Parts: sequence; structure tokens; C-alpha cells
Amino acid sequence: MSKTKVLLVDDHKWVRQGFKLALESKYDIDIVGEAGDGNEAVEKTKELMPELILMDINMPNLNGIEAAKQIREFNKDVKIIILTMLDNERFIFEALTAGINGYIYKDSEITELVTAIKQVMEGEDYFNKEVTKKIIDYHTGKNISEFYQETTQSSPLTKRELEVVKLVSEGYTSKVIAEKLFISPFTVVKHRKNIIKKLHAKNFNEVISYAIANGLI
Amino acid sequence: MSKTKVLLVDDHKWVRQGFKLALESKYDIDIVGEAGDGNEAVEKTKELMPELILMDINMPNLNGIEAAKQIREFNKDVKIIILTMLDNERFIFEALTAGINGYIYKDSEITELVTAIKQVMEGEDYFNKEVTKKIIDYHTGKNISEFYQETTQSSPLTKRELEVVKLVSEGYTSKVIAEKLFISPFTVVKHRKNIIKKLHAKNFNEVISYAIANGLI
DNA sequence: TATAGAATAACCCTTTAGGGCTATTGTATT
DNA sequence: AATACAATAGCCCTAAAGGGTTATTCTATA
Repeated sequence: MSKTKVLLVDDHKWVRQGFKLALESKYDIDIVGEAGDGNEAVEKTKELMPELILMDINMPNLNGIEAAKQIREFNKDVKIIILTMLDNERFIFEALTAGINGYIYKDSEITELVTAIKQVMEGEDYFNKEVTKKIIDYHTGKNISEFYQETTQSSPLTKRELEVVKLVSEGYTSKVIAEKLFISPFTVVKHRKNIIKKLHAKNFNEVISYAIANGLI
Repeated sequence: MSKTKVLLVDDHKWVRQGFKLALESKYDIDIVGEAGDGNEAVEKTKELMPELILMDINMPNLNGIEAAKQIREFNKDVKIIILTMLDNERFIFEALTAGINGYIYKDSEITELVTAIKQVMEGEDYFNKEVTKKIIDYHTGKNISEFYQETTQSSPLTKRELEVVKLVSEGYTSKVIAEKLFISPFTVVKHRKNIIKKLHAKNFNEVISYAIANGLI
């Protein structure tokens, strides 16, 4: 049996190094390439034609979900497993609509990752139990259409919304921001609420740390 | 030659897993224990008596530098190498005074880590070339004021205040944070007010962007 | 041309934040 | 022994945030 050709995508080189050595030394895996952000992942996929992509979400320039979507536009066959260090579930549903085949949490054991790889390579999707539970909760629970609406508008933030995020992060209140942008404070408040919804954040504090961590501002 | 007993400290389990497999499979290293934060690192050092500690800086509860200081209070022999994902040099000088034996950057190759481990185990300190340059610059009189400002004013916040900043940035309200820290919501509110005053911020949104931009969290 | 989304504006409501003030306890340093 | 500060806890108050709902205008695109 030939080794599975894998593209490893993570913005931390030493994390990639660790995984490369760990996976290659024990399993039928051949890391044919590495990428440090989403754009690079798209390029390397075209160039190297891997059979499997192991990809982080939080990366500069282009995140893992967006990269997965772009890859799916030209390659329907490559398997994509998302590896994430996030403890929140903000991205799960967006990931599901991006055509990914697996979703593993940061706290997973290496053995779970290997199980996931095997299962995905055999043509079956793999989602860890927390993710599965989340999906079942939603499909047995309420507001499916509402959830669908919220999660399928995968667009990041609009220009105006980004302006608002930037000004809020600088410590200005909605009233002051309204004056700066020559609009009504009601509109600024509306923008803030929309932003929180779009990013599935608990409040604007979380929006700010998300925005900075992802280079939105 | 017997294997070097190593304690691996990082708040991301899957990073530890990768390193454990990678290092143990190739070199004379035996990972005798793992820790997920600074406090755990101190405990495990007492308990397991490792010869070498590989430790991240950015960790919850107690960071790597503070943990190193605490460890040095009761154990002068154990070698400590700091592994950091930070691209800034804010912690270098603080690390030097904490009695650490090595400092490796996130972009280092695994081979550099192995070189560092060998060198440190032979009794010599190891700092990568960027760090060495920084130290030489300092001793030849370059950027002294800059360094002084960085190291003496980098974090005017106390440990508890940093915990609060972190939790607020994750979107938790004062009430929830109080529950998480087992203290009164009044105390959390008090901490928030003190933090805003200390940093001369307009509100906590500005605190969060400051804290992230300056690597406090 | 019909539909979707961006940007605007306004109302309802409750919860949270944050300024100012006082005060106790413990610990470390001088 | 005295001083400083961290961490704790409580009160007052007003301002701000944020959830929900509705609605208009403009523009891009299917």
C-alpha cells in the first residue's frame, strides 16, 4: 500500500515540524508539502496534488475555512481535515458548508487524528464527539432555519463593519463613533449587533480579540 | 548512556503529543511528564525531578517565565529551555533573570532544538542567534532605553489582572468571570476598573486591543 | 426586473459596564 | 514597626451595551 500524500497547513512552523516527524515516523503518511497560511495552502494544493490536507483555522491572510472553500472550487477529491486550537464552536457550521471531511479539536489525542485520517481516506467523514453532539443538538432542537441563515452567510465583515470594529477597539463609544462617521448612533449600535451575530461572539470584547487575532484590524 | 528525563510544558495538548512522539522516536530523550500551565509545571518538577524542562511562555494561570522563577527557588540543577511562539523579544531579558538555560524561537527547526538540548545538557546555555544579537546589542549600549521600557513597563498588570483581561477578551461577563475565579463579582468589577486606570484606557475594549497588541495575553 | 445585501434609522427592553468611594486582609519590603 | 500593594468586597450612581423588532433607501447582481 502506497503512503497517503498529505499537505500540512499551520502558521506555526514548529508545530508542523512536530507533526511531520510524529506522523511520518509511525503511520503510512507522507507529508509532501507544508503551508503557513490559507493562500499558500491553495497554491500548494494545485502544485502538489495531495490526497489529504490537514489544516488549522486560525492563520494569517486567509483562514482555513476560506482556504477549504477555494480548494473545493477546483478540487472535489482531496480530503480536508480541519485541526483547530479554538475552544469555541464558532466555525463548526461554517466548516460543514465548506466541504471539509473532518474536524478535530486541539485536545484530541494523536491517535484520534490517526483514526480520523484513516476513516476519511476510506471515504467517510470524521467529526469528533463534541462536534457531532453540536450538530445533533441543532437538528433535534430549535431554530434550524435561523441557524442556517446565520452560518451560511460566511462573508467576513463589510467595510463599514470593519471601521466600526476598529473604532470600538480604540475605546470609542457608539455615540462618539456615530459622530466620527457622521451617522446616527442607532446605526452604530445596529452594526455592533450585526457584527456580534455574524461572528457568533458572546459580546464585543470577544469580537475584538477575534478581529485582532485574525488580522481583520 | 541513559536517556535525558524531560518535562514538557505547553498548554496545547496536541502540540505536546507531537513533540513527545517526535523527540522520543529519534533522540535520547524520555518525556517523563507533561504540564499544561506554569503551576502544573512547578508541581510536576517537584514530583518527577526531571533533568530538563521544555516550556512555552504563553500559558494560562502562570506563564513560563514565572514558573521558571518559582522552580529555581527550590531546584538549581534542572535545565530549563524556553520554547516560545512569540515573535517579539519582550520576554527575553526577563527570561535571562529567571535563570533559564535556553531560549528557542517558534520558527526554529527541530534540529536546532535538539542541538540546544544537547548543549544545555552538557552544561552550556543555548540562545538562538536572534536572542544572542539582542543581548550583544544591549551590552554594547544599543537600544537601552527601548529595552528598559520594554522590560520594566511591559506588564504593569498583576497576575490576577491578567487573568481578568484574558477572560474578558474571551467574551465572559464580570459575573461569569467571578464564578470561574471563585470570587465576588464586585472584585472582578474592581479589577476591571483598576486595569482601565493603570493602562489609561478609555474602556475595556481599548484594554483588550492594547493587551493583544503587546502580547500580554 | 426581481431579489439580496449593505447601510441607514428608530423603538422596545434588561443587563452590563464603569466612575467614585470606602474598607479589610494578607504579604512583602523597608 | 511601618509602608506599600495585591486581592478581596461592598455601596452609590449614570452611561453604555446588547437582544429583539421593524423599516427605508440604495446598489449590485442574478
